[in-house]
Amino acid sequence: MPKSTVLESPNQAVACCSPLSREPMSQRQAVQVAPLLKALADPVRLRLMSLVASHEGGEACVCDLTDAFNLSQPTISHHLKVLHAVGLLDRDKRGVWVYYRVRPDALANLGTLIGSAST
Amino acid sequence: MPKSTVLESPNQAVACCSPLSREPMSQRQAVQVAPLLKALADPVRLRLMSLVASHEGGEACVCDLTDAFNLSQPTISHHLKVLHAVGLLDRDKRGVWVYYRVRPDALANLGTLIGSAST
DNA sequence: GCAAGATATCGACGCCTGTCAACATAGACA
DNA sequence: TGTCTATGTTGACAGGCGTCGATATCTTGC
Repeated sequence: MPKSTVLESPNQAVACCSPLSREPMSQRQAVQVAPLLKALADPVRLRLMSLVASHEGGEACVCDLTDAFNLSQPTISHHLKVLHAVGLLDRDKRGVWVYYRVRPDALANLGTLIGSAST
Repeated sequence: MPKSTVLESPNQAVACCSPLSREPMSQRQAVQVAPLLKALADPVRLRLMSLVASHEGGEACVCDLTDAFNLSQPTISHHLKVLHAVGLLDRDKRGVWVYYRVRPDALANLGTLIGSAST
C-alpha cells in the first residue's frame, strides 16, 4: 500500500492557486504550474488536445490522431504520454485501442489561473 | 526575401482563435499560440509575470524583480526579453530604469483560449 | 569630458526535448 | 499455438533553452 506522500499530478496543483495577477506567485506554486504549461507549449500537443477535446464523444483513439500529423507513431505516443503525465489527458484502454479524453477541469483551471477570464 | 509579412507578435494571434475545445486547431494556429505558452512555461517567467501584474501601479522596474530571485541580472533580463518578445509584457524606459507592465488582454486572451472547456 | 549605476547583449556551458528507427508488448482471432 | 494489428518503450541524435561571467550600452551627475 502506498504511503500518503500524495504525489499529485500537476493538474491537481493548479486549482489551489489564485490567478496570476492577483498576488505574487510563490516559487513553489510556479514550479508546480510550469510543467502544465510546458506540456501545452508545443504545437503538436496543442493540436492533440484540441483534436481530442473536439472529437465526437470527447474522446479519440491514437489511430485517429496519428493521421492528423506527418509524424511517426512513436512521436505521437510520446506527446500523448507527456499530456497524460501532467494530468491533462485521461487514458482508457478498450481492447486493442487506447482512447484519450481531456481531463475535466484541467483546461478550465489553467485558463482561470492565467486569464481569470470569468470576470 | 518576403515582403511585408506583417510580423505580428504572437500575442495578437491568440485573439482570433476559438477556444481549444471548440474545434480542431489548425497547425497554423498551433504554431502561433505555442510560443506564447512556451514563454509562460517557466517558473521564473511565471513569477515574473505575477510579480509585475500584482505590483503597485501594475508595473515594476527590473531592480525590483531581480531581488526576488537568486539569479543573475543577465538571466532576469533574458527572461524579461522573452516575455516582451511574445507580447506578454510592455517595456517602458524612464530615465535609467526600465519598467515592465503586463500587456492588457494578453493573459485574458490566453486564458479564454485555454479555458472555457467542454461545458 | 569622466565616473557610476541600471539594464542589455554576447559567448559558452550543460541540460532538456522533439524526433526517428528499431524493438517490445498486448489484445484479437484463427 | 501463431500471426496480425495497435500502441508503448528504448536508444540515439540534433537543436533548443536556462544560466552564468564578461562585456557593452545608456543615463545621470559631477
